[in-house]
Amino acid sequence: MSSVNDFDTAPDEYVDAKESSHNDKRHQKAELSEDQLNSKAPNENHSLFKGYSFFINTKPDAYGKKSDINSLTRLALSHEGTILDELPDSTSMTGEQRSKFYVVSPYNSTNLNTVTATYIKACCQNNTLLEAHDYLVPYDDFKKGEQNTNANEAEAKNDKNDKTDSIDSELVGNIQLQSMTAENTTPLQLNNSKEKNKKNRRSQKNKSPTVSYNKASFTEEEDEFILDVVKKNPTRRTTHTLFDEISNYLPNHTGNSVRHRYRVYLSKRLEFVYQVDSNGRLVRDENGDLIKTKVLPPSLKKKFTAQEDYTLAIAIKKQFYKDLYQVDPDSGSSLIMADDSPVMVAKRKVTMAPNHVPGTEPSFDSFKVLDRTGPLAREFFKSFSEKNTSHTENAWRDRFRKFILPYGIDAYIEYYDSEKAKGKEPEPMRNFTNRAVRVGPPTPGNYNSVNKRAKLNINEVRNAAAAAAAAASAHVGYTIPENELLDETTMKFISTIKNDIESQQNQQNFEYPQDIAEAIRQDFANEENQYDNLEIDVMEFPPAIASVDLFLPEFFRMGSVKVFVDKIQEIISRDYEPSQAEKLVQDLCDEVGVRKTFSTSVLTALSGDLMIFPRYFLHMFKENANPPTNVPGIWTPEDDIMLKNNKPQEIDILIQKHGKGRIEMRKRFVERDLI
DNA sequence: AGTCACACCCACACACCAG
DNA sequence: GCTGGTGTGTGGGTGTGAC
Repeated sequence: MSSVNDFDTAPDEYVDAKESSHNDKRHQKAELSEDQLNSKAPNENHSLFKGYSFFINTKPDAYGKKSDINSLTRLALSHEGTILDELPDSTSMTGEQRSKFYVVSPYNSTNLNTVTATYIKACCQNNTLLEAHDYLVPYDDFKKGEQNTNANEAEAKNDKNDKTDSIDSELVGNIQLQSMTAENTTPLQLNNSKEKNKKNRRSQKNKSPTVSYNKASFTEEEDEFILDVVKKNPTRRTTHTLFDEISNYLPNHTGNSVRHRYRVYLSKRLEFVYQVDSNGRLVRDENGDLIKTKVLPPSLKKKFTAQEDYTLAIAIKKQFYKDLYQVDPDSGSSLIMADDSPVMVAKRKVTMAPNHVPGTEPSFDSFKVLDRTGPLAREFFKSFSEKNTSHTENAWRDRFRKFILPYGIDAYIEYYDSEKAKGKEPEPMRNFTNRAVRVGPPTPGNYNSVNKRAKLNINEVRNAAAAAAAAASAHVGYTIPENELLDETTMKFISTIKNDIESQQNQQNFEYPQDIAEAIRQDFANEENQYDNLEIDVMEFPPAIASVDLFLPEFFRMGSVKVFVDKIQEIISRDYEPSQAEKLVQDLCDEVGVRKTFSTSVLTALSGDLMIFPRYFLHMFKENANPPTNVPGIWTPEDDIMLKNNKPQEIDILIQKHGKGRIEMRKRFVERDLI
């Protein structure tokens, strides 16, 4: 699979770096300055790379810095190597050509011989053509992994060492994909004995094949970002998924690594979290600000304590006692009533001990459950969980099934009482889950680069469509969903990353046809008098509908609707690019106190048409409705349903309300899943 | 040789569903 | 509607290897 085998026929002039005079040169070499690398030793071999050619991956996530590329190029050329401007067609290469050609890249998406930049530097520093094994970058066969149905074919191709056009053609696509991750993952075919031993150890433990990856250090901004999101998601601070979600915004790190970063380093820096309600939602004060607290909320799952196990065991024992003898275990009084319903009597007959004579039942303390396991009504767990809220009904039931039953109700009660009597603290039940090893997906809680890339691959397709639609919709270009849990600082950080990524992508711009744009402009001009010239001076401020859910304190300080609308007009008249919707939303938040979630929802209702942005607020304030109804250009959920139904009668209503141009615009909005 | 990025583990809490 | 089967992902780590 890996291209390692390609190097089995390496020329004799290779020297194993490990046998040369320096120990572990790779590290020394990596630390050398460019000046050192460029300076030539007196006995330098200037023909090191004679006959060898290199293609340097210049993508931003590889050696994107010009200085790096120049340095590598100089080194190769000054030692008589050849630098290729583009990747050669591997199918037309001879075996000899293949063996004397290297892609220089931190990742290998070509299945051609690929080495890291260190190889070139190391050869120059050691003044000899080093053995390439230690510098080889394994082939990233992620795409093959995705296409399981073709797995056998791909395997056969690789076995024959036949690098076909189809593999070469993946280069560009893979590099693009890699630009988001800068990581490689591939099964290795190990050659040296040390690595073989590691491989054997792994196979003995039946683990997944080892992986290779490039590491990226965490920057201060990334650390702050992680901490900030944790502060706003305190209930999820121990989960894997939160960190996997964070890693979506950190292209160079996986969920695994972000989580580890937090656990080992950043958690010590968590000085406070933001207060959340019982559902984990952030709580705000009367000014709309988040509330800092040093009290960590409970996590999503709680371990069972010995006390809880005991309480459950006793409750179940009591239930069985009641069922068998129809006597209340606490009071000793009979539960049988003369006026019991027939259903009650029937139930009792099912659960009661056969031939039991009332009054002959044992005391509750001397009663033994023995091997009785049920029946235990769901109602029992329902009412038990209502009284014991530390776990859910399902969790209590599962605890009963998986732990209390195997341990034994009598046995645990006896153990617990006995430990207490000795003054010891009893332990909760443990090690009763022996579920079969799950097949298929990897072990839970493993968010590695393969998973991340698979997800990115899906998201790329989705985002490309959304980005095109966003550009079309004039000003809604931001496709990362705004999360209530992310504040301004966080959003700015995301924005920076997002813009960086977008600048690397060749996004397809999409324009509305001229006739649609013209129709919308015409409609707007006709509507202006009726819908945009309201008497705003007489409107009360703050408007009744302006709640703190929608507006920040900045809004309430504006004093009048006129000041607010004027400011809105000024903001939207600025020259925002289609991709700057997020900046617009940010500016609205900063300058007029419109919460970002709200302004995003307004933009959605307007299909991104900024011209009618003030209209939305005017009619919202006037009608005391959000969204305002019966206003052209403002799409209500009902409108969207009618559009979806596509009934001629309903479409006619929509045409009357919004005009044909806006209907076309809305359809495109819906098609791109932007609603 | 030490640090740390990343992979990987696994018991089990919580959930849902079909028989 | 009780019960068993089992999916999912949390919680608390440890192992590996790149740098």
